[in-house]
Amino acid sequence: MEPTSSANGQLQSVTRALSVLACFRNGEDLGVSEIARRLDLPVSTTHRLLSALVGADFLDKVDSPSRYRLGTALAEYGRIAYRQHRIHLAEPHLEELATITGAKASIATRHGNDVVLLGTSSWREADGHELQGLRLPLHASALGKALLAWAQAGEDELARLPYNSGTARSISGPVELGKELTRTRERGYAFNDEELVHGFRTIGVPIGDESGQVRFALGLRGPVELMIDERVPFFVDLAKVTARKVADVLL
Amino acid sequence: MEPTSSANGQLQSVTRALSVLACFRNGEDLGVSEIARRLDLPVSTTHRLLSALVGADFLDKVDSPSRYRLGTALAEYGRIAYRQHRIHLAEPHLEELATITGAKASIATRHGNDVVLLGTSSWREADGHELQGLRLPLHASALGKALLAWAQAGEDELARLPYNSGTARSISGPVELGKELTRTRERGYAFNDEELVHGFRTIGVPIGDESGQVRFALGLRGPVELMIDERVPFFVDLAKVTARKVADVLL
DNA sequence: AATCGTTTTCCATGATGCGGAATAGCTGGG
DNA sequence: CCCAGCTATTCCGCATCATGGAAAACGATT
Repeated sequence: MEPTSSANGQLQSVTRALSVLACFRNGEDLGVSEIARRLDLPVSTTHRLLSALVGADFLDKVDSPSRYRLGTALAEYGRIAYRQHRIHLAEPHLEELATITGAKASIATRHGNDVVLLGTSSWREADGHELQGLRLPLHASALGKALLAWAQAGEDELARLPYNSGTARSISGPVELGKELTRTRERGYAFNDEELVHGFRTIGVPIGDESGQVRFALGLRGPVELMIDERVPFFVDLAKVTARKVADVLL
Repeated sequence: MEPTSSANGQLQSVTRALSVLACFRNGEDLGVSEIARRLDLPVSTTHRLLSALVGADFLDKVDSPSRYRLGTALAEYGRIAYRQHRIHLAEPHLEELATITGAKASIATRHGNDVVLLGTSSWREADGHELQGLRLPLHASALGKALLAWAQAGEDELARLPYNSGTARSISGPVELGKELTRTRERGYAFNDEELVHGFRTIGVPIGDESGQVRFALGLRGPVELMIDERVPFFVDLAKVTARKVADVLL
């Protein structure tokens, strides 16, 4: 695992501590040596980092065999961040959109080279894996394309993205992605046609704040039978309306 | 603000970074110098810490005037931690308890010298401030007393707690608290009689895991008129039943 | 414009984090 | 039961990395 917390190179120990946390994003419990291996750090160093994180309740230590897991401090901060970004105020709008269309609506932001789902309609549901992990690749999701398209991603940046995930239909290189982004900007929405999950299509539209900066995107996802070509323009319009409402409440 | 992330003294920079985060717990946006002032750190050091946190999306930077706020990474980790601790599975039980009794039910854990509310019944409600901050003092809350009583807190530890918050009815020193904790253990539940908020009483019971360790507590809170003496034993029984159910799902 | 408070960058210094190695703890297998 | 191998934890000398003063940009307020 590469140090997800890309960072500038400054504050080595802090950066490392945060990438230790990143190891736990999938919900596993991990031991010291396992983490050291993944981050390619000496065990003693890793151990020291873990201790610091445990001391601040960012990780819990569960003994025998000594494992670590995400701590309750993160649950606390999570709620605060969630409320501060007003995501809870946006979710009713997503719910409404989902009800009208029959598809799943969600808000996402970019995080390193991933799309992170921040809020979704009816996320309490138990439909198997609930968009497992809450992370998607940028190049193979409508949300990712929308974020890239309206954040004026430079060509050099596209070149540095990983293109190793997705399906056979996924975009597989920077040039292709560049063209797709142009097309996306032109027609005003991003589209994902079974590029990530077989049988599913997603529409993505930007969520712009007053300054024109696009830091969030709204996605509408459903099975192919629902997201048929004829309905797409209609769904896009609805999504854009919702995006505007969401933009007003989101910080 | 004292470095809430108590920590052992090792990993200065990490510890400091985490206490920077702690400054944002109340949901404010803050600037560099403000934080430096609160933590009593040089501005340049603080700035460096902030940059590292921003680089990992733990903080967002919002320009002009340069302010910082909790970032979306925390929202992400929060959800994961929340799910991992199975708090979402516990909340229906809280809801049920709340419905039966008419009081508010919540789960909490200890965090430094505070009680942190992790989950509550009907937390979507808009009743003013929604248990603002989600933090309570240990000595002046039933949840805190329960946590202290069943975590065999040593006398030296009680002596080190702050007793400066609460109402006139609050416990005001370690000796008094020690007696209260003994009483609490004996009768099997903690009680808070308007010691924190005028007009409100809370019952607190421990949530023990199989190993006997008590890391969580369950609270039942309501106005004095609801939590009259005659009902308390009944409410305690109900709370204990719920606590057992919760203990089974919580990790 | 001029001033004050703030944010950001720079750099020499030495405290602080680093990681190899040694110790202690588990676990599973023969 | 004991040994072997893996894992966790502690220790300590070295040099790297974080530190914080000072100065340079920046921006708001009068």
